[in-house]
Amino acid sequence: MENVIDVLEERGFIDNKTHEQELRDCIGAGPVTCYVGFDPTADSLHIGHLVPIMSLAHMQRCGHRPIALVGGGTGLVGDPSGKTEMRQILTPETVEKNVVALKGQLSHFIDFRNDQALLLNNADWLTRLEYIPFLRDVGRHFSVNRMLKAESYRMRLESDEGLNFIEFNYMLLQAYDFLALYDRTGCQLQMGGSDQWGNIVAGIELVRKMRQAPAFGITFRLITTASGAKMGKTAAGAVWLDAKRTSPYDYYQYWINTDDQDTARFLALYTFLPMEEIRLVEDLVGADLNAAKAILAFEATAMVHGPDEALKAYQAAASVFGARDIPQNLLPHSAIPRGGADAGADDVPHSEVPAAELTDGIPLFKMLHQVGLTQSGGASRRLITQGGAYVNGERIQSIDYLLTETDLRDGTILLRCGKKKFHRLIATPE
RNA sequence: GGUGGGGUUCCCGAGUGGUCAAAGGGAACAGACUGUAAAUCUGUCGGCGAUGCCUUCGGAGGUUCAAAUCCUCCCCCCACCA
Repeated sequence: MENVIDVLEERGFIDNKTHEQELRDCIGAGPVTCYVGFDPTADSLHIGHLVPIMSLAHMQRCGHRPIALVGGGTGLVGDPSGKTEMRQILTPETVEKNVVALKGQLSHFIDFRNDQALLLNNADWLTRLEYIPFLRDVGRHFSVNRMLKAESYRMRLESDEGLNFIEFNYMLLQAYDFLALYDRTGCQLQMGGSDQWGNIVAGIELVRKMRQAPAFGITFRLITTASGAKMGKTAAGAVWLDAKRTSPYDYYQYWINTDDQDTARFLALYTFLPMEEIRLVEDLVGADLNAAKAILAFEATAMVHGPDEALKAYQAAASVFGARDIPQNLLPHSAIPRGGADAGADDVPHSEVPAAELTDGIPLFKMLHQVGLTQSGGASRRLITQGGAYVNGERIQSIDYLLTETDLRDGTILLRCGKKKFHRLIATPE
């Protein structure tokens, strides 16, 4: 069995690790239990969570036992690491609701059946802690001098916002999590984002001090796009894994818009396609990368929303942007359809409009706003004036343009805003 | 608790009585160029069926013909002191 450290290293996950040789030996010697924590700050995970999720999945594929730890307890406190401002403190009700939602999403990536992987909530132990015993047993192992030097607190200590005590405590709670998981499951490895280094090291040291047992940590690189932006941020906000927040179509579109320079790197990080195939993508340049981006988008969408939804998103893209030829020999392990995409279902974003409204005519600028292609009527007007509005592929530059039944093509009207945003209106009879 | 500084439109950040829907930058959007890429250049960037009207500068009141700007009270943040 391949050493999972090599896999993660090769695919570009790893930023830093503790006790390198000892860790490698430990993992090479047999199944290891490891964990990653997820904050229940929302009722859905987003693209920024994919690196830790994928790493747990790789762990499982290599025969280890991953634990996804949902922070129902730590979420009540709020991690200040790397944050420039204090986080909104969540109510227990919200946290509880979010925990349930995250569990569902994680199981798309990790197989929790038969305890091959565990999904735990640190509220189970953290909310029962008693202050004095905690201070005496755990608190005494922490040096404030050292904590103050931690990079994770530095930003806040230097900022105008400052750091309050509840947040300063966060490190102890996360360290205690590691200890609790070691005691309950024998967990020896914690992984997390590079901003988690301080918290992870604190946990390792706590386990080593209190249990005289080996414990390790791995941090992941902060993934940014070639233009330097954090992964998964768009104008509309985060790209979510929940189909209700980000539709499979939009999810697919996010990935297909990947920067050329990011394509191979993202294939390695966000798909399970074999590295020897991905390495060939690194040699592609220019428009040849587009097929690789389609595969990236297809694979990424299939993982979150299932192959059927991925196929629909792929076909919808083909219907409005034109079909793409996917070469047979490009990333052959991908299940993307090759050689002439059939038309298939058109799953472009759409909405219905009563035929009667078209009889009277609807101002284009109103409709653009109504279907969400623009943020306001004013934005619609600007768009039209600037030549960014299209009806059935025809640029419309008249503010007063009325949509009527003469615009119907096979019972639908295809609206387009700028180069990439489409919306299909479907006329419904009375 | 005291003293001082601060809270401005998505973000950073100017503005300290009218010329302010509010400089500048970033982000974002559109056009040109393209490959649903990047870079570049140009334009836009509170709402409104719109040469005007409405709402916005932590919150609530007040002064004034006129307030982001002045006054009062309140909330929150920071620094130093206790």
